[in-house]
Amino acid sequence: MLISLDMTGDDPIYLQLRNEIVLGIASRRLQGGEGLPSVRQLAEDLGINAMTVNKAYTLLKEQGFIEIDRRQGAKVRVSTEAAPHFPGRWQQQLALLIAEGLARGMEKGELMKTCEQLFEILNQGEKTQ
Amino acid sequence: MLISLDMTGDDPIYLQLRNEIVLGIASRRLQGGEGLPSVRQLAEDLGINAMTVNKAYTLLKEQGFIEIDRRQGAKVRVSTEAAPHFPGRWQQQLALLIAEGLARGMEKGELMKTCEQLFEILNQGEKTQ
DNA sequence: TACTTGTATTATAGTTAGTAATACAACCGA
DNA sequence: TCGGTTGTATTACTAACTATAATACAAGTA
Repeated sequence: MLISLDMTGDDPIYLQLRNEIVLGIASRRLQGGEGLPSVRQLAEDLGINAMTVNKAYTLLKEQGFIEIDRRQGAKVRVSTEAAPHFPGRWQQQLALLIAEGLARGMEKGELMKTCEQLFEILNQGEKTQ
Repeated sequence: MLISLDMTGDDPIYLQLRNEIVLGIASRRLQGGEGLPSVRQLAEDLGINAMTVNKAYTLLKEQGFIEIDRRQGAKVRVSTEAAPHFPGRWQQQLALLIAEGLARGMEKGELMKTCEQLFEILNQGEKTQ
């Protein structure tokens, strides 16, 4: 999977990498059970430090998106066995985004349409830029 | 409007305050055109520094949620005159949250239902915790 | 045995975030 | 004009974060 990082942006590298992988899983460009590059390999490919990659992997592991086996390396967790109970944080963040839309005078239909479109784009495995 | 801050949490105070006000506007506990407390007044009420409040207000102003007049202080912007063009950042954040749901195996109906519920709760002006 | 895996440790440099104290210009009402 | 209000610019300081680097280690594989 192609991963692009913005080294000049505000978001830290490890977070960008984490997000890219989450987007990859959601769009099925990364299949469940699929192996991820080793931290050293990916670090070299991206031109960043291995510990930065490790930080992203650790985060993804803690959040239940991947599993890490010392033998086989990191691999994508199959979604069916993923943690069913979402962290309240997720819902809270979603509520805040919706509130921002509402506070700007967004209509319900408009918002739901946007959500649905974003879902479809991801679900069909297209690029999200 | 009652504002509760978590001084021990990870989120900075100014951001919590900013978010609380956005939620207040979305749920109409803060009406369009309604005046907000002065930075000093609110700072004293919350037991924080005035510049921290100012930082939240400045952020809200930059994002188009409030207007600030030196004479009258800060007041909620009426949503009809709010910036119609959303920042791409918003959509990007929403896409990431949806991706997290998808990556955890969330169904489309489940996600849409969650969005709709959050919208309704806000739109009816109830507390969001 | 040689090489791979993730990970822990330590160090370091740079940057940013967060809060605070203070002072100032603009404005308002009495 | 006089006090008191408003937002805000400036400055300062501490703490935390970010990224990198150099090692080192335990565990597993071929």
